[in-house]
Amino acid sequence: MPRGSTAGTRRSGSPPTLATVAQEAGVSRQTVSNALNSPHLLRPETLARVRRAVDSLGYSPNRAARNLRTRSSHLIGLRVDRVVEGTANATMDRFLHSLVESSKDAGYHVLLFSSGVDAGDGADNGLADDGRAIDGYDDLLRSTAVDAFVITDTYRGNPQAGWLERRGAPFVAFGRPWDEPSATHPWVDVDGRTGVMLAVEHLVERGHERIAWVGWQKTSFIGEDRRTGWTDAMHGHGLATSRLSARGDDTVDFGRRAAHALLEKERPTAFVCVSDTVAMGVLHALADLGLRPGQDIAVVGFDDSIAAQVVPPGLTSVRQPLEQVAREIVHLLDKRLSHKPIEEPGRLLAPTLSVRASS
Amino acid sequence: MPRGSTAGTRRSGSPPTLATVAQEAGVSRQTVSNALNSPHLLRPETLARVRRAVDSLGYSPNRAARNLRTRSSHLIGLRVDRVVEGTANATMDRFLHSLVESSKDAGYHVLLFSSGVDAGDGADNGLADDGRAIDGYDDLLRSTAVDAFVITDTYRGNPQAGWLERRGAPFVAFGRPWDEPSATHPWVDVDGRTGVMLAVEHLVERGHERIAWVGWQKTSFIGEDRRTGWTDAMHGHGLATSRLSARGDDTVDFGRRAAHALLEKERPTAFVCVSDTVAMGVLHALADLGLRPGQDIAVVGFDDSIAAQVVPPGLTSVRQPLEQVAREIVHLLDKRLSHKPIEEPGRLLAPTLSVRASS
DNA sequence: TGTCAGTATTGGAACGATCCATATTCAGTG
DNA sequence: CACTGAATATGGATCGTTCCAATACTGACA
Repeated sequence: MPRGSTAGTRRSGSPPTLATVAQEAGVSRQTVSNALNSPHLLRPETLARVRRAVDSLGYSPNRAARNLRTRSSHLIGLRVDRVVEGTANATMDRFLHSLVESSKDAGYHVLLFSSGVDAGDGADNGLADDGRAIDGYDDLLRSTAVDAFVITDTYRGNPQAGWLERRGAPFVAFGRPWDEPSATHPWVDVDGRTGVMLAVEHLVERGHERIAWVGWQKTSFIGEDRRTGWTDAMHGHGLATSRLSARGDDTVDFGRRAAHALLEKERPTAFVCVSDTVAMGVLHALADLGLRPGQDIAVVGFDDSIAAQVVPPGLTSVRQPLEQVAREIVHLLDKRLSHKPIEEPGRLLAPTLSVRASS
Repeated sequence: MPRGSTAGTRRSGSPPTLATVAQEAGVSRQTVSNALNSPHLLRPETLARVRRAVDSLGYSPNRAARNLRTRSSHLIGLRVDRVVEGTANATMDRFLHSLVESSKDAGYHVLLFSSGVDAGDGADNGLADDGRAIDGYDDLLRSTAVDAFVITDTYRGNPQAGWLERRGAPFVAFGRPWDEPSATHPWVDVDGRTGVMLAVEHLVERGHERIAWVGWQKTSFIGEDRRTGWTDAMHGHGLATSRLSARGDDTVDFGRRAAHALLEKERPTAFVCVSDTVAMGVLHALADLGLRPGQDIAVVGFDDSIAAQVVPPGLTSVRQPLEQVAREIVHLLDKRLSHKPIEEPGRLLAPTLSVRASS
């Protein structure tokens, strides 16, 4: 394609500005701005002329200038916390990618940050967890570096949510405000209870009756929510749950010990687990005992992590619709930022079951 | 702490600006700016007064204004490409987090973006891979939204690298310029060959002699590099390699088929794999045959993915020093952006071996 | 032809920081 | 005490965009 003659004032090396384009198209600065932001204001002929100039010069509006003037950055902040290794929770990768994708479609970019504590500063500096919880958020807000936040770790009792809400900062949470029913901020979450019910139904269909639960401690809202999926589905089929439940940490080791204990005393034929991490622990126990997952004992996990996908013989797992979660989050964020009314503050999405050879 | 009296001009609601702070401290705008950017220019007493005002007002410089004036955003762009599921490659999570950490220490933030193609637009629109390769980069550069890029997927023949280099855009690559030895851009990479040698040494120490290689196709530079680690270490110990090697895709299924074929014909006692994904395939094959990993047959993977950490009984794997990689990348980026000389354009880092029960 | 309402276009001011050149203060010296 | 050069502090201009209010254009109608 032919390159238009560049305007005389343009110093090569520095990118074209509105003024450059205006000169090229023979219109004023403001008209070029309108062509980009409110094209309906221009006569079609003028619009075409400006667009041609924009294309031929390869013009893109300077972000910083636009941000300064409009007092918005079109950036969404997301804090990535320390990666916990040895845990099968690989939701982050998938969620992050979906969030970036959805954000792009809505004209936003995702800015990552971490808590303000220096990486090298490993020593405990006496800061309570609460003190760290809002680390990083404040600074980004004050410097107007981001327009809004997405917060993901609402499970520990969400101090950020409360803090951000009080501060009037726009944000959407991935996760319900479990411990604060009065919270009014928008959120998106996955219905873990329903997910576990899917798992139990699936196992019942395969003829299982003694289905054990391996979950998290009672203090975990998410853990208890998922657990009700197990109890409700079991009772719905007239199956007993007593003595078939174990609770502990989200570690492989806990899953293994719990499975050993349950297998020895209660002889379940299937395990439904609160997470893939715990489920991997159950698989460890089966390996210890020479039992074949899927043939001798069925196992179902939660998260559909990569580990679930690749572990022999394949771990059946509840899959969160993270792509949809991301889309909903951006949707809510967009509404919040454009001051449109948000009819329902919370959206609860249904997970699916990825069936593999372990069940 | 006592809140200083806010300056009269400040409209409550909008954050404080340089002018607000200046008025509060009784100095000029420029002096406040200097207090933040060149404190050595101020008399200690003045500096203290300004700092007090900054603190009491909770002032943070407006990013957009600073970016506009300094023509830099202090943002580092990283493209996150489509997540390939069913692959154990979970390096991204760890690397991303490390990159965010290191960037913060150097005063940068990480901006994520994706290729320009709309998420919904799944249909093949006839664009060649090359056309997509620079998608997104151009726009961010032209709008001066980021100062530099980190590129990570140099293995497909790196069209971005060449393009960015020609465009004069600052970037650092995670990965060597395999197919373009003339490239002069800075890069950081992990010495895969050495990693695999570690694995072989470890197995030889345990008494193994028939150690098989399950790798990628010959066209993969990374795959071949890692493979030389196997051949070199084997030959160094006077061990034969012929007929003990298989090559294929980075899939669980390939690993499984390769292991079956090798076990049937060549009776290796150990497998060294080019990736954890392939290694998981080998574990599948062992499960098929009722062989116990670590006891009957040893297996070593590459990447130290989460799957390797949680799969029973634990998969020994070569671990890339991603934290160090991130630190080096940011270090090089920082040099590049501050126009300091870069003595060596490439840094090759040594991996370690995470030993688990599979070997 | 003149008026008018509506549409299309424009120039100046503003966003909040840093760059630059200049003005002021300070300490040391003849 | 005046002079000097270094150390500090300042005001105006500027980055590139959008907001705002005002102007120039258009065609319809009396």
